[in-house]
Amino acid sequence: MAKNFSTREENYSQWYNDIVKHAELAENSAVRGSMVIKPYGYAIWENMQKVLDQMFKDTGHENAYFPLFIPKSFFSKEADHVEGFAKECAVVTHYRLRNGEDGIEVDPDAKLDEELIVRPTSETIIWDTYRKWVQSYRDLPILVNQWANVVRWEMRTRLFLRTAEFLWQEGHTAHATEKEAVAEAKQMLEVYADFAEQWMAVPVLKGTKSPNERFAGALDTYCIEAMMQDGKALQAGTSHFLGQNFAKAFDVKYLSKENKQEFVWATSWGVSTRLIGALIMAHSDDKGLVLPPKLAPIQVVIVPIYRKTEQLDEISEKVQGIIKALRAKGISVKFDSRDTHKPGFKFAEYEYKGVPVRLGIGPRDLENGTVEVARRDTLTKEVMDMEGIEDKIEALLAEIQENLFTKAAAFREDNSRKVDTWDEFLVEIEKGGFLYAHWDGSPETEQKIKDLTKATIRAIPLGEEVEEGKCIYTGNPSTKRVVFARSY
RNA sequence: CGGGGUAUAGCGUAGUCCGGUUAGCGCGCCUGCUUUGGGAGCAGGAGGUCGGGUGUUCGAAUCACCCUACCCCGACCA
Repeated sequence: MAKNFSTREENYSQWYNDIVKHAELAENSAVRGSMVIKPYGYAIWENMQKVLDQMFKDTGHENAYFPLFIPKSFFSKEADHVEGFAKECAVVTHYRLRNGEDGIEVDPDAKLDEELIVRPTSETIIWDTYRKWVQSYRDLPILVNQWANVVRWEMRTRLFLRTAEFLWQEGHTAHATEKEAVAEAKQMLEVYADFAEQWMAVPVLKGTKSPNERFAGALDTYCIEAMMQDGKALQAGTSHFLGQNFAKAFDVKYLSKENKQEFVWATSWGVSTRLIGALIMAHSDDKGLVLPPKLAPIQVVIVPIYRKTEQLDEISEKVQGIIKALRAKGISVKFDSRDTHKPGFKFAEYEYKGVPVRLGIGPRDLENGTVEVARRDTLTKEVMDMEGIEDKIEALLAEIQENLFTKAAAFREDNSRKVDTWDEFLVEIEKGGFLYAHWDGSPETEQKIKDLTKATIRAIPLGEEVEEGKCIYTGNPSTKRVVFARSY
């Protein structure tokens, strides 16, 4: 057991907090509910950004930037949207301070004519802009993404999972037809699912949201849901088909080939720094963070073991070849030659920071031409020949990536089950995990189930076969199982 | 925003109920020597407006009131 670490068994949320703290991912700031993302944590986000940004560009999107501030009046234009976000908006009312009797104070003479909302999401400002961009069918589609920070004044916050301010990307697209917009929303869901599974090594369930869980202003919300190690669901990404709601609210019309005025069809989609929370809770163990090699800021760390400085010099020289060979393969390597810490300390440190592979090189290895290779996911060690080590490391990183996904998938499998009666549901929901059950499709039933069990419909799975059944709660007829779980 | 809890050195804490020496300990930090294949040992040393404010008292980390932050549980949400 590492120092000052809680175990998942003892206290799951404390374990999560300990990992965030010890791995130096983030910490609480002086501002309530807002976190400082530390360099190591931010490096993970940068890796995520790099990959996602390329995926967006490969699917034809461009980046742009829209204002942080949104005029209050914009929000009231789409009824569902304003209702969904009104309760958690930060509002800018003044633009100047002055020196008062008790120090600095807001200058009452500097009141804004129209108050500004700090964006909780950017649909309104973007659709107000798109009106000017769209005249003809020739201007469509518009495929834009922005990387930004947003603010949602949350009551209860948790590092990465829910903070008042967070970083994300939001894609906003405009299309000539409904079909095209729906296809876009589905396409981006696939992009997110690929990213989660191929890069984060987190298996996700693809589905749509029930009306209760749908994005404010959307006709349909597609989602990917991941299962955390405590059996709770985490929404990892959403993609919305917005219909013509925003086009109508902001009067965005185009002239069709048939010379008719038509409203534009819209989508929006986003993932946030919450993904880092998902990463932590999907793979980490009681010794600390475990990172998938494809997103780890440091993929391989080399720890020298020596007594005299001459030995360190010798090791340093020997190691240069390995570093070069690994970097040539695009593998990120850190050689930790700090003389201020002992090897054992370093071993523990890189363990709780989740570095996938650690190489130990000491006098014994110099003599034998070997290197000790330790993998983070299984905590196993093996002595290998130094010759051609880069190929073995490359294969090992791929194997670790694969193993993390396989383990997470097996966990999800073990914690997913079909439930057919209400009594059974009440028992099973306490055990956590995903429950596949019939639902009569009514929001009232879902709400009732939520009130009674704290479980919500996480997703109506895509491509699930039609199956006759009875609603778990009301007994009304149903044709499809949906996924219930408690969630973050 | 409701209910409960916590706040003492960078971190973790004792002391608080029952007010009274110089606020104690562990980790970490600094210096030196010995060490270095899983969180080193010994010796010496630095570091505190006891979360903030107001009050009670001869005297407050300790009692009262107010404020702030954080944690847990609810409601709300990516």
